[in-house]
Amino acid sequence: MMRPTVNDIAREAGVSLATVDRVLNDRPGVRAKTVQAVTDAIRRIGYVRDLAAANLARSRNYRIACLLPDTPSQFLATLEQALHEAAAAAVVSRTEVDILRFPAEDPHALVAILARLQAQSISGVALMAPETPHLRDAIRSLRQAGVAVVALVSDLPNTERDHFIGIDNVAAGRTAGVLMGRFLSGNPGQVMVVAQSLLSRDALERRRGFDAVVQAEFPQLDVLQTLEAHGSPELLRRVVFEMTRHAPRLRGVYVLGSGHRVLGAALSDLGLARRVVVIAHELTPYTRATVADGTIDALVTQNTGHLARSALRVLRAKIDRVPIDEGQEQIRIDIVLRENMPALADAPAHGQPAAVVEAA
Amino acid sequence: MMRPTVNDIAREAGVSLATVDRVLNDRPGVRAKTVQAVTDAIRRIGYVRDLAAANLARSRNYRIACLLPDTPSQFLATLEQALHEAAAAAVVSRTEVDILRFPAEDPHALVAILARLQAQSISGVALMAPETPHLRDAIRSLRQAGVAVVALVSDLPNTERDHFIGIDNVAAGRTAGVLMGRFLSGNPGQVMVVAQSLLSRDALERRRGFDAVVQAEFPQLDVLQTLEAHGSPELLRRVVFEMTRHAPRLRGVYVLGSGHRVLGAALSDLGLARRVVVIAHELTPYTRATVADGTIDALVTQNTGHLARSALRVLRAKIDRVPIDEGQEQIRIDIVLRENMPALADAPAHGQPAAVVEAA
DNA sequence: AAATTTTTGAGGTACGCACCTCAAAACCTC
DNA sequence: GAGGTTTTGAGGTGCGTACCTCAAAAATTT
Repeated sequence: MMRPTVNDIAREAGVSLATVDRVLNDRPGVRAKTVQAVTDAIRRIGYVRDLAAANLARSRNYRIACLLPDTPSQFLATLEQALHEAAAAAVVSRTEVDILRFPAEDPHALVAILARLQAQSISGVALMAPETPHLRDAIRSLRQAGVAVVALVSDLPNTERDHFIGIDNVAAGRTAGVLMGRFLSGNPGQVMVVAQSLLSRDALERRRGFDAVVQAEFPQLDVLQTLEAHGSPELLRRVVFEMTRHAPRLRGVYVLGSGHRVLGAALSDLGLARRVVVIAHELTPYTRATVADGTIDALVTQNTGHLARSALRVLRAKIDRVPIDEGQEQIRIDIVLRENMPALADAPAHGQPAAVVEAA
Repeated sequence: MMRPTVNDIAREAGVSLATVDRVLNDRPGVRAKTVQAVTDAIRRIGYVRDLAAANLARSRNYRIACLLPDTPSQFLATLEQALHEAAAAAVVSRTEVDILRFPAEDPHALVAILARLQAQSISGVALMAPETPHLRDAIRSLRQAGVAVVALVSDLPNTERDHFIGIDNVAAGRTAGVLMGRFLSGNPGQVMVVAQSLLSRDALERRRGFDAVVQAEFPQLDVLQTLEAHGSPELLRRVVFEMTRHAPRLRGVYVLGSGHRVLGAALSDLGLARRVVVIAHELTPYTRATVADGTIDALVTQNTGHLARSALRVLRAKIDRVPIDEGQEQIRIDIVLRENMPALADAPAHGQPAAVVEAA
């Protein structure tokens, strides 16, 4: 009935508490035979260490840093907001979270930040950044120093990170492609593709998935060259107008990122709003409103709340060297239509906390 | 830097530890004025109770029961499996979970089980059951005895439950309706609707949402009367054949439940497989395979892993009288296509646990 | 002002674990 | 078997909280 404790192990194994402790915490000076006796006893009585008590005794604190690029983007803003909320909830489990933006255009800045974090005794880092050789080295160094590192949203496939938290962007692009094809169901036409920039791997992968599906399953569709806005609304407006002139049978628009006010305005001005199928990514205040009013037909998203909580949970698991629950940490590729758009969960009140808040 | 403790409260408020303790744990014998002084101090120094230490001191254990009907259904089997996995993970936080099936056709059996649970000192119950007056009374009694109760999957809107964990089935039906309409994009035709039974509120609500959307947005579609299988595969096959004869322009099939082998076979035999749009609910081994092979075009689902974990988390929060994270507990209406179908997370190995498993 | 009641303080024990010290025991080596 | 080395045991302290007791202090009543 009662959960077995370290004392039960000692009794069962016929050794002292000190020896059990040495085994449990990997301290030296125990004969292999004795270690075996203890681990056997642990298995026999089904001992499960109480991490809460262990952390209490250790008075362990988790220090975690989350690093996002300082690119202006509604998705990043939403993600940062979600991280802040997850961080607030994590205070409760002795976890202190710093959320930092680093200059996206300066690869050395990020490396410098990582070095600084390593100097301070940080225990885990969640990171969204493009992979570079410098970064790869910095992360290897961090991990050798015992810091857990997870890649967030953008994977670092050639880097020894502990885990990747995000979706398969090729699959996300495929999903967008199927939606586009099916919503246009068989009718021929042209599809415009819009992005901030094709330099990011995520956008490239989505485009790749989208093209693959359209080519294989909806060959009657003509997917046009990607328009890049490069952060300039005027440029975006101009290229959209330009391309529309050359695409008389434009029937769909695929937005590789989270969309833009200007794009919606341009479509309106061209008399195309709600007449072409628009598919975009990410649920942000803007896309939320735009799905609600019917300008965007479908969103392919990843839940930012889930991303944020998962990042913190996985980091803690890695720091504690505990297995993670794969099912819980798998980020799903969500399809959001007007009909299944999740209600906006009201943000937890900042400022005055309740008289007594509980912590786990 | 360090988190404030009860001792800090005592110092800050200028009272003894015993008084702080009395205030924190609602023990009597403290003047209102003193209570105020203590709560002020708590707020000033930003004290947050360490629930881990508190539970340790209390040596509190959570006993939770999950009750599902014994109806044979792949969805229920999947949900039960998810509950077992969540239960295994919860051992770690001193939570013991019993998962029971109750006879669905006998309303008294469930009430009897609840009474028995109440007699044993259970601290929370998650329940999936149709609402009846007897059940309503049983739940009121449970809650008055201090037991937390959440409704799972099926809400009990007229019962004083602590929380509902599941989706809005009308919205799920609307989502299915929009997918059907858009996948058929404007072309007229007939849509067949199939269910196990229309007695369940969930099926009714889905049908209602489906009809509302189709009527409003896709009036060219003719949604036929619901076919009920009543658990009999032969009956299902017969009515499907029958209705197909009277529906020469059948273009879609909406399955209110999680689908059935027999339905797929019938469609194949009629030469309709992959020629009509099939939309169903719930991700089960069967629907998963059927989406993969293209027989089902889209699923509208709720993630069973999320349901299970959410149920346990919410119950613990209610037992501890701690606020819940609405964002985390909101169950989303997932749309699953072949392209975004989540990989099957391999079930955690049962049997031999690792030598030392950690607990939080 | 005395008697009574209420409120407060001081102190202890326990929860399950980590981490420390010191001495005793067991194991080697020659 | 004396010397050394390695392994083990006994015991303690602390983490932050809950819960208990008993006496002292303050407030209230008479």
